[in-house]
Amino acid sequence: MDQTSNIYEQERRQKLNKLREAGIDPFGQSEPGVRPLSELKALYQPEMGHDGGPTVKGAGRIILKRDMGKLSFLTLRDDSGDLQVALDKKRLDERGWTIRGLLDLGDLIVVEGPLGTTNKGETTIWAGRLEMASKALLPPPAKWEGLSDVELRYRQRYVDLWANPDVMRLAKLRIRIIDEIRRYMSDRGYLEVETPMMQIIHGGAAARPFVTHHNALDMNLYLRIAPELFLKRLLVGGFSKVFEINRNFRNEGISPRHNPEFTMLEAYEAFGSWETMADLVEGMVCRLAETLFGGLKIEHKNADGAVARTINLQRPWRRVRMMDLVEERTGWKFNKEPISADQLAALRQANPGKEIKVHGSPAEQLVEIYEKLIEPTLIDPCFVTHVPSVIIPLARKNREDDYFADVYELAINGQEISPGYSELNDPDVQAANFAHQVGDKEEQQKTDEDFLNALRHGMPPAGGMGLGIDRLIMMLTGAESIRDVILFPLMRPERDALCVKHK
RNA sequence: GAGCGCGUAGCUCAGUUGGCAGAGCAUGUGACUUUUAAUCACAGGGUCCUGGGUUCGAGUCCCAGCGCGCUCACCA
Repeated sequence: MDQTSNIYEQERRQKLNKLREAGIDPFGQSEPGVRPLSELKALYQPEMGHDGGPTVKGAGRIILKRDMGKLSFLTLRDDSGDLQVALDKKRLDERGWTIRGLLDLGDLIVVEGPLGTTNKGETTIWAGRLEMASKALLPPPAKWEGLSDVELRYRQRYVDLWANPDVMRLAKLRIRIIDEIRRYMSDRGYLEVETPMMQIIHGGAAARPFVTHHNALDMNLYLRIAPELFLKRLLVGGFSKVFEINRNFRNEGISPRHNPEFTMLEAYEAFGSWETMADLVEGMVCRLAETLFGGLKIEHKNADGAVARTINLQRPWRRVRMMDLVEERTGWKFNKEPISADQLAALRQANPGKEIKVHGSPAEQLVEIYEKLIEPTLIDPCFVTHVPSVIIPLARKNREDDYFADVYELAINGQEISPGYSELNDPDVQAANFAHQVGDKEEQQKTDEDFLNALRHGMPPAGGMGLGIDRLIMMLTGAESIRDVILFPLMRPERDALCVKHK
């Protein structure tokens, strides 16, 4: 494809050549002493007057340009914010004035000069020096409408990030959330560990894996679907509190709530239980809300700015048995028997458009009805407990009724955000569970003999939990799509995009 | 994987009954030393997603494909 086929790039390339003819490198040099624009803006005090502030050096992308003959105002943007720069022929050196004539929206520049203000009171750098940092050869999006095509925004996040300040804000918020989670876990004595993402046997969840291949060993490897079995090996090894925050990969459909690679926190605590982990996650999410979002009421706004949804994180969070919740919402009293035809017909009539599949066991029916009909309606946090144990081969059974597992499934914002378990540590029961799993062949966990071997050396009873970081961020920020909280969500390549290389 | 919707200038979008391809921003030229989406004048800019078909004539109608979004399915 001819990259210079459009006139916008041709014009910019002409300016590039003119810069070079004038002895100016359009792609700049390092500039010691550049400070964030928002920091510079905050330096200004009224007593500095028109141009009496300190001489400062700032750098950024030209977002707006207002030329008036011998005076130009630029709006410069970096990842801290925007700041106005004035290019005044009387103040700028000759080299700078040459550059001024060849500037385009989107260029990256460095300016140095006294901080001051304008007649209209806008804090401004009165540039005495102007340098090119990088010439933009492609034009930026429209200054007012910005980049709004979602496909372009995801494909060209490098433009989206500076064209739409909210995208940068959200990206940084994600970083702070994960940072705060690490601090919270660390404060509680958890150690962050790293376990294999390329695994010989994919385990720890029921999901289809991605397959890759190691050439030298001539063997297939799986991208992990969960770190669970390795974290438990660390419990066997003697670690008492461990966690990992990193990517899992699941070869499944893509939706506003699913990206093939997603970030998960998993944590294990020796001698803990599902209740230990419920307390842990409850405390964690509340701390995030209080430190980063100003309180326990999370409001999601729609496009007009009206409050579309309020999530109340006030403690204690509800804890309810799955069967009780199903009965409360549907009237079906679960007694380990299949749902009656009448009740099923009533449910289907009340929920048109949902495919309620009940060909499985009563336990699977209960889970199906919970996941299809109830989970999407759980906005405030709710720990759903007493999940049928046949569904959960890695969890310990409930002592009073071994039909159920000692687990929670935490739903917030209509999504499952975190499961937590009292982990199974009996190697023989674990081996039997691996053998009797539900799910199709691809989803089934192969028996990980080495994991069973680890259990035979003795794993302490433990609480374990997983937390979907992307969904948590969606809940906290009100993002409607998981792609809005992931910088580079998976996209199919555009036609020809893959054929360009190595021709 | 299925259904529905979308794809037009660099960006954001109009495009009527099938009859010369449009606007705003951006770009070029000119004017302008206090602008804030600066303003004013003039000009240039198109693979209408791709490929077929119907038609004297297709951005528009039909078929197939590609990409994106939403819903459903998949997803302990």
